[in-house]
Amino acid sequence: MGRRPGSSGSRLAILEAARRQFASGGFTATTIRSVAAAAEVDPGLVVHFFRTKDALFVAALELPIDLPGELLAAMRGEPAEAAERLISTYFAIWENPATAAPLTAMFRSAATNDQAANMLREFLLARIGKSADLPRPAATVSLLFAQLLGIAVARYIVRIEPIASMELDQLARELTPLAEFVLARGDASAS
Amino acid sequence: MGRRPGSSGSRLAILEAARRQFASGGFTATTIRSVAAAAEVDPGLVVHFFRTKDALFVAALELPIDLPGELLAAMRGEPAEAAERLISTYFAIWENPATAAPLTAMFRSAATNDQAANMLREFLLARIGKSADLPRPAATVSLLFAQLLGIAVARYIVRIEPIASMELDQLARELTPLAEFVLARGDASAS
DNA sequence: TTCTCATGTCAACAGCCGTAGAGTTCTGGC
DNA sequence: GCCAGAACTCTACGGCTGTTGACATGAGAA
Repeated sequence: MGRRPGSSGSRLAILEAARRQFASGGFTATTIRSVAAAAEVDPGLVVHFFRTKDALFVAALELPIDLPGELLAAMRGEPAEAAERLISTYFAIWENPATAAPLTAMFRSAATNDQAANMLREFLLARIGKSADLPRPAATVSLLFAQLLGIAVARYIVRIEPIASMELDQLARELTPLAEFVLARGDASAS
Repeated sequence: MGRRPGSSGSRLAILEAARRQFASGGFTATTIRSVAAAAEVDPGLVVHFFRTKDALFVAALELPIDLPGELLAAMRGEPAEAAERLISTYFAIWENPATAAPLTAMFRSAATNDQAANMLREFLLARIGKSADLPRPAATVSLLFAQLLGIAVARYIVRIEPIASMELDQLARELTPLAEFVLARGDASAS
């Protein structure tokens, strides 16, 4: 029993294991015990560091990136450019496991856990809600976000074919004109 | 103990309670005991009727409608008409609680439970996979499905604003041209 | 009427779960 | 060197889970 010699990095190991498991199984399917096992650590230590499972969840969701911020930034400018920038930014985030994991974690949990759904809602609301500095009409933004969300869910979460196995290039080629269409339409109706 | 007089309809009550709970909480959050309680029935009776929780889940997901079939049918014909038909068909299904419940059940569970995700995948594959009689190119179909999925998730599952509270008319008005665009684009690249 | 079977109840099982708390060992500051 | 506290392990609690099996009762066919 007792402490092991050297700096262990157990806290970090726990966090990473938790992130992975919340991402792949959602909130309820992830167990303090299973996280501890994956981190090769005693379950009590998880409690020691994070007090409760909810707190562990919140800690695991500390996103390494600001997704809505990046997307909003990418949305600026002339429709054709903005569309291409938006799509490539979006997929860059989802194709990188490090940035994608917390996103799938958040989404999977939001789909089943009310607390997580509220977090996601408030999170997005805080970003999109202050409509003063939105680069596009609110309807355009939310429509685009929903489109992108659908693609991500289909490709990365539920893995529906053929979207799941489609080459990234091809998918981007299909989506960019679509995004451009929505952007241009929003601009037209706003003016 | 023992049987109550009269025809009880317990089996149906259990099924309805299960459908409701799988829809609102997903697979893991739904309990045989909680279903039994909602149906005002002994937990053992649930097992008696459905053997296992998995079987109950499958039974609860017997969809009252053929969603992919209806969508594919709506997709036929000239782009402008097809788009409008597609959007209105889709929302008619989602706005009706009776038809929406199994869908959210399936989706919520597919987001967290691998078995459910496989079911959903095979289900869609069986419908879309036989590409012989697809009304549109496969890429178009799957792209449209993903778009629609994203809208439904945003509006009915995670309830992201402003899509969640938007008037149905307005949302349809935003989406129809978009769907038309995708349809027309698919036709153009196919010819 | 009698017999069978579907319907229904109850108690118990083994196994998880989140969390608490006491106890042990090591580290870092003095 | 000492000592407070951080890191860590272990055991245990109450409560929940899916599933089992023995049992009771009423409906419907023979």
